[in-house]
Amino acid sequence: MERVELKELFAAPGVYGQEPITVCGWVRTLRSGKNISFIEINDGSCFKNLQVILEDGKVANYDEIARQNVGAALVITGSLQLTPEAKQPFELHARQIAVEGASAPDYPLQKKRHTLEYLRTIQHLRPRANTFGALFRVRSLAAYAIHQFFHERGFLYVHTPIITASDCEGAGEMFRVTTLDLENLPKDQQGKVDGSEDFFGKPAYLTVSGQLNGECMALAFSKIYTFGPTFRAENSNTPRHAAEFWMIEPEFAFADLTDDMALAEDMIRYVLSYILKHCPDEIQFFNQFVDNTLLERLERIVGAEFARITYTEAVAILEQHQDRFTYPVSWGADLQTEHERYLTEVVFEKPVFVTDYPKDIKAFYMRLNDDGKTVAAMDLLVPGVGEIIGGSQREERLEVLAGRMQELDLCEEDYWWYLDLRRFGGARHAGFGLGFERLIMYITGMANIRDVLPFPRTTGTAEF
RNA sequence: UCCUCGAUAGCUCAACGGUAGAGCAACCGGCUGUUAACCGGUAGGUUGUAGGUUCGAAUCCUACUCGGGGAGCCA
Repeated sequence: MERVELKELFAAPGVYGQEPITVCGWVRTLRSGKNISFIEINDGSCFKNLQVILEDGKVANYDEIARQNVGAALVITGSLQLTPEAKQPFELHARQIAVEGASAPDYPLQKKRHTLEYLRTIQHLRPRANTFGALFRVRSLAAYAIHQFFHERGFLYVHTPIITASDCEGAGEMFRVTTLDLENLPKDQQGKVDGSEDFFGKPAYLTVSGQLNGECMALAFSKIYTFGPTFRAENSNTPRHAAEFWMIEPEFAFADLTDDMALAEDMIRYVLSYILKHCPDEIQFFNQFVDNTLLERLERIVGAEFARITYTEAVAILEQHQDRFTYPVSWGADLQTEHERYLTEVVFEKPVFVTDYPKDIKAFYMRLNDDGKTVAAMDLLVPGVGEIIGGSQREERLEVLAGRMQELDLCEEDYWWYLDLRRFGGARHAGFGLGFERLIMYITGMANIRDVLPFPRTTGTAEF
């Protein structure tokens, strides 16, 4: 079918003249009268609706169309007419309308504002709501912008495995993957479940990070990134955690923590600029209905340096404001959410990298600093969302890495290939993990991760 | 998992120990170059579930379920 999408129409309404065109879409609202009716349709290609004019006598099935319910799918042929005086820049005068799929009076999306909580109960239909239309267009373009950013800089896009047999990645609870008969599990001599009978000959899990595999690839291609689904079986019940989410993990060789932060900052700024440029209607909408400081904030960030502060400096600042916190601040303890928020929302009022954390509160693979007490780690905190990136320079010195693993009681045999990387041409390298949903929350102002995933998986919920 | 708040018509809410209401949506009718259209009318409820207190419970108490917010864990 020769069809014009609304996006094309709004991009250049003047080019169609009086020639009949065909548009498709779903009814957003319908104002019907005896002789004339107004239908607004949306086809998902852009934020704006198209107003269709329907006059009795000019279309054969006037009564049938005027009776349609919100949500119906229509195919409309007519001619475009510019209406510079009116609320909408142009409208379509229908000559022919076919009902592709009728809706019903109990269509759950009414033409009024719904709460986000209610919309979560109709995830199969909420993509047709303004908010979610805007959101998933932004999400799609942000993903595209990320790929473009890395490709422009020569990073190789790598697909790391989703199933992993390493149960010691240490980033949280993992989902078990098995083909064993759960009603009749094979047991070993101690009476424990015999993993050697399982599909991979050992216990397997869904990945919590592609980093270790990413490091292997970075030490061959110099610059790589991954962008894929990630799974955490944590019983987290917050607006910022999902059991299944998407993560971007660049990893690059001959790079240190400073390079790592520069890359992260460039990337965030690139994506923000891209969205501001390509989704003005969407951002305008979020600014108006979700968070009216959004636009100003995004524009300011595109033009301003992110702040950088060491953990030790951060603790010193926070200690001066102890009275504002429920939890005490002290060197050696991890920063609480309230401390992080204070830093990024009150002290700096913009994104801030906190670096060089005490080694005891960070992962074993992070590079030990010369002070012997801290590691070359960085977290990027942003106002409203909190931690959006966690990264580090990796420990490339075999003896230091092995020493750290011993301290933490990690079994070297489980990491034999990871340690091999340090034996055969190991190089300085660094990387980070960006939570894609958290980035989308930051860009759109949406406050709950359940509203930036099309079909969110969280503790106790996987309905759609 | 812990703390806290909540659950009343399809949706958003009111009624706060004494006959469950409104706006929007729906349905019927009218009207209109309308634009969250408008005007008139109709219908719509075992007040989340199960117990308890009371002459009487949407309202007070207990448990459970679901949802919001906060904390922990993190991206």
